[in-house]
Amino acid sequence: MCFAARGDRNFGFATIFLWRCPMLDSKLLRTNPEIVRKALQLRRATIDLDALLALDETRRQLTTEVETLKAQRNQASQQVAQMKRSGQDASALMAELGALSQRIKELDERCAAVDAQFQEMLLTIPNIPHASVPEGNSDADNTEVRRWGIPPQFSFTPKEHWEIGARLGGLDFETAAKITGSRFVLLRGWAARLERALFSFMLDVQTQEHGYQEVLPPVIVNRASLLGTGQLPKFEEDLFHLTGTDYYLIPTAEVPVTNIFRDTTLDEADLPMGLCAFTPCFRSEAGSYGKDTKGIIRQHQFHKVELVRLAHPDTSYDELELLLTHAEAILQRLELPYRVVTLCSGDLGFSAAKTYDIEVWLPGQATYREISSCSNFEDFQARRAGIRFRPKGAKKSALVHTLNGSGLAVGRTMVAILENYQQADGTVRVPDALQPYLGGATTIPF
RNA sequence: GGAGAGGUAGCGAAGCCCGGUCGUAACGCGCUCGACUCGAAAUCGAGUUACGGACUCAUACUCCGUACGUGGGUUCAAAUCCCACCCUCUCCGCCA
Repeated sequence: MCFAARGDRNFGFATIFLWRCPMLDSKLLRTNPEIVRKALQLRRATIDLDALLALDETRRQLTTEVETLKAQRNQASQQVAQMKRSGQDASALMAELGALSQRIKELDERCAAVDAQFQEMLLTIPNIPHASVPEGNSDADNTEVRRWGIPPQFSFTPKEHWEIGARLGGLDFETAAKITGSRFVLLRGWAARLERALFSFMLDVQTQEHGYQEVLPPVIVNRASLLGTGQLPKFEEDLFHLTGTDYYLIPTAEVPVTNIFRDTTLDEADLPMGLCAFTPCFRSEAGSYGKDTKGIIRQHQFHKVELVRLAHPDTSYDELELLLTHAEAILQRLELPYRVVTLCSGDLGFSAAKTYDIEVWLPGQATYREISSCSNFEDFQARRAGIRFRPKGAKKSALVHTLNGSGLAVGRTMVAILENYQQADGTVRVPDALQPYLGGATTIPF
């Protein structure tokens, strides 16, 4: 078993620790609480670790106590069986065991209550950031990795995508508001077709050139799936929940696709594995009032082509770099300028150990905006979801590492095309790579 | 929606009627190691669940506990008996 490959990268605090104990579980919490405390501090998260540790202490005490009694009962029950078989009278022993069973029952209930409380709290502890993750408070502290492409120059003041969309008649927010409400859009004509062209193009590149297997999963998932990938229990308010059911609309295809492998033991030869899925995504955007209220940057429903990779723990950071290039390839083909940033510790998502965001250049806003997020979750999701593989020659199975990234967010890609390819006369040029998907059209509208 | 069958280890499957020697889960397949072989196949032998706890430098050994779809109940004792729910399959009905 070799985790040394990770150590080669960076002998930081977390790496050395992870090399020894590559898991965030109750054992890690108990044996190295300082590691967890440090990780929480890096993430600027406030969790009462001492309360959790105390709970664990109580839990283990009760467990030991009740298990001792159970061992007694099991032994005595065997005796009863033996006595009965040999025709002896076991009624005295049985009466005695009645009292023991009653005590076990009471103690068991207390133990289960404490354990449930402990598990519940443990599920709210985020993953430990990788050693290469820069420390920081917010997205302002994210570090730029590289830039690709040159932002286009315009002989006029470039417009924002919603202005372009309004003039060309493809983005109809008023009607969507009537049908549903705010933060929804009705795509008409060229916009609907452009959306379709974009996700077809993305799926073709990912499946035909990068070796991903295409899947089309349910977009409604149950609670267990959301616990597995880490959206629950902490982020209930970000999700659309179907009243009276155990069902939720997916916020990302990461949830159904990763959960394909929930409670599964894979062959080592299957790793690494890549799946991609085109799905709608649904986000309640609670708490985002006032942000991106114009246009289609931030919607309750949007389309995304998602890439999911399952990797061997030894190579998952190589897989992350690979995944990143798969997402970048789409922007390069569409000739859209972008930059890659590493999320700092304070901006990192709950389940991720390390995340690269790809930000595309938007001339209308004169800024880079997120269009893809590529993360290595290490074994965090795998532990929650029970995704394992059997290493060659090893007795025990091990947890896989899971990764995922957008390849790409379709709506935001349309935004980027409208803004980067806009022309003085108000029309928009079609990127060369997309023309075959639009019947050869070179200009929007078509 | 109606009727029936089923859910047991990586997979298939026995056990359930009649509770205890069946979770060290029959049997088969797969996988791992070994023997045989120039090598392979075939054959033979051994091994092969997960989680939690105790002990530990140890994710090594050993011991203990828990888990036979899920949750309850009966019992000294539940894969086995009772209740509720979930899921899968077959047939019927309805429907895109």
